[in-house]
Amino acid sequence: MRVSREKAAANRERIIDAASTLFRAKGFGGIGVSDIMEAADLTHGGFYGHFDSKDDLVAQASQRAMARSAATWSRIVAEAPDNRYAALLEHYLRPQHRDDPGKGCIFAALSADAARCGKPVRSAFTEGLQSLVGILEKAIPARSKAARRRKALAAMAQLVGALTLARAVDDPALSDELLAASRRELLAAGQG
Amino acid sequence: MRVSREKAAANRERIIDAASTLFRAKGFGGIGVSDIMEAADLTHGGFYGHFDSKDDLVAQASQRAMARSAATWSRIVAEAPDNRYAALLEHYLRPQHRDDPGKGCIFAALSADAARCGKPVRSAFTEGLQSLVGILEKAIPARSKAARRRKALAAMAQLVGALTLARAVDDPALSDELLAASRRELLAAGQG
DNA sequence: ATTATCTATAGATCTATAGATAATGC
DNA sequence: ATTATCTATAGATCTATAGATAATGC
Repeated sequence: MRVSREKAAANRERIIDAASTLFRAKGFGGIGVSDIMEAADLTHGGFYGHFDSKDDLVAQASQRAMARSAATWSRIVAEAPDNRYAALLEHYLRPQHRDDPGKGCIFAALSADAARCGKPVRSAFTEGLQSLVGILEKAIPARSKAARRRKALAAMAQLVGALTLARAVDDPALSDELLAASRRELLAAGQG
Repeated sequence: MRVSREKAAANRERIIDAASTLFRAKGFGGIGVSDIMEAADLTHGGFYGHFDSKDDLVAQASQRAMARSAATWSRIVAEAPDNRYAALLEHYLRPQHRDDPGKGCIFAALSADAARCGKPVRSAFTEGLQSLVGILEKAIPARSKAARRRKALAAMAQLVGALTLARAVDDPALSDELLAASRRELLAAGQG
């Protein structure tokens, strides 16, 4: 049953959105094309009319997840003009973020997977990281431009590592402790 | 062709070692039982005499990778008695570590995969993280015991995040920059 | 007539098992 | 006789494609 060109474009968007969530929740290899199409209320075979391959979708869904994160981070700093850095840290290191990876930061969920992917995916991760670090750079207090850049890169690494480890461990107390420790240490570094 | 009991035990060790390397390099789902057995110079079918399932091997290979890391960290702090924290940071954030994930830290390579695994694997990750953080706690300078614990957890997160991101990005300059920024910020925090 | 989607399936791969084989160790 | 390993394969799953179907848009 054919649909209109507009409807087809909307279907394509739904596939990318579903993939972007399912990949973050289950890993690039942990979810199949047919699962993604089912989540988008389409049948498996229609997939290849929209994308060249699963890898093609992996790259596009990754880009979308990163663009969404950048938009969220921009909104957060705009809403807390004299508290930008702390607002970003609080947002990122919330237990709710840890507990819902499908809607969360793709770097915490899929960086290790991305390292094993081809050029299109890794280029998307490079671009996406640069833009999040750029937002952090503007928000972070520091003496010089070089120090700001350095602190932003280090903070980004710590945010991603804390969330990743907090998700891997089985012990809720340790998991909370990981988030709280990074929150406090990052805030202290941002004031020094 | 049957082998002696001793030889069979050695074969089992070889399977665990091969798996521990291949999983870190390719992901838990990125490598099959037959690849692992081939790397251990055995045939595919023999696997199930040694392990209940692939998941069973995942848990055991993870434990081994963590035990190896803990041993390496202990050696490093023992060899640099008045420079323990800096020695650990330098060791972890080397480009060579980034470029050889199969021999490196399992938390940087497989934490996101582990978060999607069952209880045995997640328990192994919890135990393994506690023991690495314990080594960091003893090495890190801080005013109180609570501060030492907090700084150790935050440092662990930052180490893992920096290595993970440095592996995901495509741009060698950005990758080096990530490692250098975390090295410098962690050292500064350890002195304050 | 064009084309977005669906049905059906090919071909590859992966976990796990059953039964055969052959060397060890009582 | 026991048992570690091997051969062969069942059964499931996954990516990708070929051809059919049916609604849109010239």
